[in-house]
Amino acid sequence: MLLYQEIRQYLFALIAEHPELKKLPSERELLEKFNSTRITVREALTRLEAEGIIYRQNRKGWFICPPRLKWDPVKKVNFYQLAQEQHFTPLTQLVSFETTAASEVINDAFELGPPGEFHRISRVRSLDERPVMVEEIYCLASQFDDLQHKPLEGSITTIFEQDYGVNVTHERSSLIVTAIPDDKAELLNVNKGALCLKIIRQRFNQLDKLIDYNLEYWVHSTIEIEVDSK
Amino acid sequence: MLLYQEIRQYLFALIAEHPELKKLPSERELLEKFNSTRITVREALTRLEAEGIIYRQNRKGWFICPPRLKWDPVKKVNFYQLAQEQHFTPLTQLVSFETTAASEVINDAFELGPPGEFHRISRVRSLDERPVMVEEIYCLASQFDDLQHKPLEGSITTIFEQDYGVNVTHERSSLIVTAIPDDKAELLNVNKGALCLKIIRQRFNQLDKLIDYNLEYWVHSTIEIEVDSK
DNA sequence: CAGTGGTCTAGACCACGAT
DNA sequence: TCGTGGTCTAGACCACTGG
Repeated sequence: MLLYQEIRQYLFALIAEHPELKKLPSERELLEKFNSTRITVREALTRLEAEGIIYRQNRKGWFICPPRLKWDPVKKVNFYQLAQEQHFTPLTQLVSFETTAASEVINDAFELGPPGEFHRISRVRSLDERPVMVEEIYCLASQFDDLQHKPLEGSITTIFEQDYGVNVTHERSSLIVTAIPDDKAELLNVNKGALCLKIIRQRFNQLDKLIDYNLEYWVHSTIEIEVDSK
Repeated sequence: MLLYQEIRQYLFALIAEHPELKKLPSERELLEKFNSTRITVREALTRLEAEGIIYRQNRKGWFICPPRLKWDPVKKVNFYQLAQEQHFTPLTQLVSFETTAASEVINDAFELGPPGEFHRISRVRSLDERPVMVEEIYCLASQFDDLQHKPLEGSITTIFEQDYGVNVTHERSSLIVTAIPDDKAELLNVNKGALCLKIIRQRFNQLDKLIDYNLEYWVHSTIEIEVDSK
């Protein structure tokens, strides 16, 4: 068996046998144990990372992943409720609020002719103090005047409904596996190039008019999608 | 800027500017161009791989990813139809057929008491000659007698319906990002530890009885999930 | 056969974290 | 201050691919 596979096996068993374990031995401890080098040890570690079994924190070490949040994109459940049902402690933090022009892709999604002005809300969501998702929400500045003074760490849907009388009736989500953009990686406290599930959610009103355009980047090991269909 | 980031940028631009390009320069060409080493060049390449922009074929080189297949897990569309609508040439190949006991997880999913006997169908699906997904289908041997003599490279659903009068009425899918198991990596002609979207599909009849249990491993860069919800 | 990526050695210096 | 992972050098041998 390949050396990095042996190291992987060893760590896999270590994790299985010690459910209380939070942190792995350091890379240098491992290379001594296996008479190897950092390259090889890191090969084993990055495989386990790709599998969603461990994750790293910049210069702090390698840690074992807690269970994934299960989420059904078809059902409308808010993040707080979902997290609490699954015994996580949720937290949403506002990163930034701007009112500005948006990229062509987003402008086009709103089917505007000339470039429009948008609110851009950036937030980070955490479970048990671990950042798991960063999102960017775009909506029309003209439609949601004074949005910056609303409680933006709570449910945006609720603000749309209660403060603006705007109801989301249906949405379209697109999911791909990719790498987290560098600027978002920092917010999530993960290394650059880390894997994510990128979700683009477009939410519409009953007239099929786009209400908001939402970019979500989930740390890949923190989420599991569950969908029912008939 | 970090050296591997520069190399990544260079390759990213190279790909953007040459839409007809299929294959990247070799690792050794790149390290000479950047006066660097293979470790660093490979860092850049694996980042692009994680992003789903390039993929490798064992000892053949690094290649540029074609567009992703878009799939809606809620709608029931078969693979052939889906692929053709999106201008791919689909192919399904039977890898193996066995009748055997299954793992505890699968046995439990069928809500059997004592371990049951299962058919286990393994298939590989390709788009334009590139393997994109490997699947294992489990169903009860007692329910689908003589299944091995049916055309197993076509639609299993159709066989269930037409040959056995068994209709699937609803299903439950679970999706996670993980690494492809080594035995499946070989079938997909990707390197060990490559990323995948793992989909577990459980399909039921109108009485909520499980008909089949389906494990799908999609090469992560080949698929995009699209879901509508109301 | 030459060229490719897969695996591996044996180091190095750095920025940042915990203390 | 010391330990951590992040980045990088300069090689090596191997298995497999392609011509």
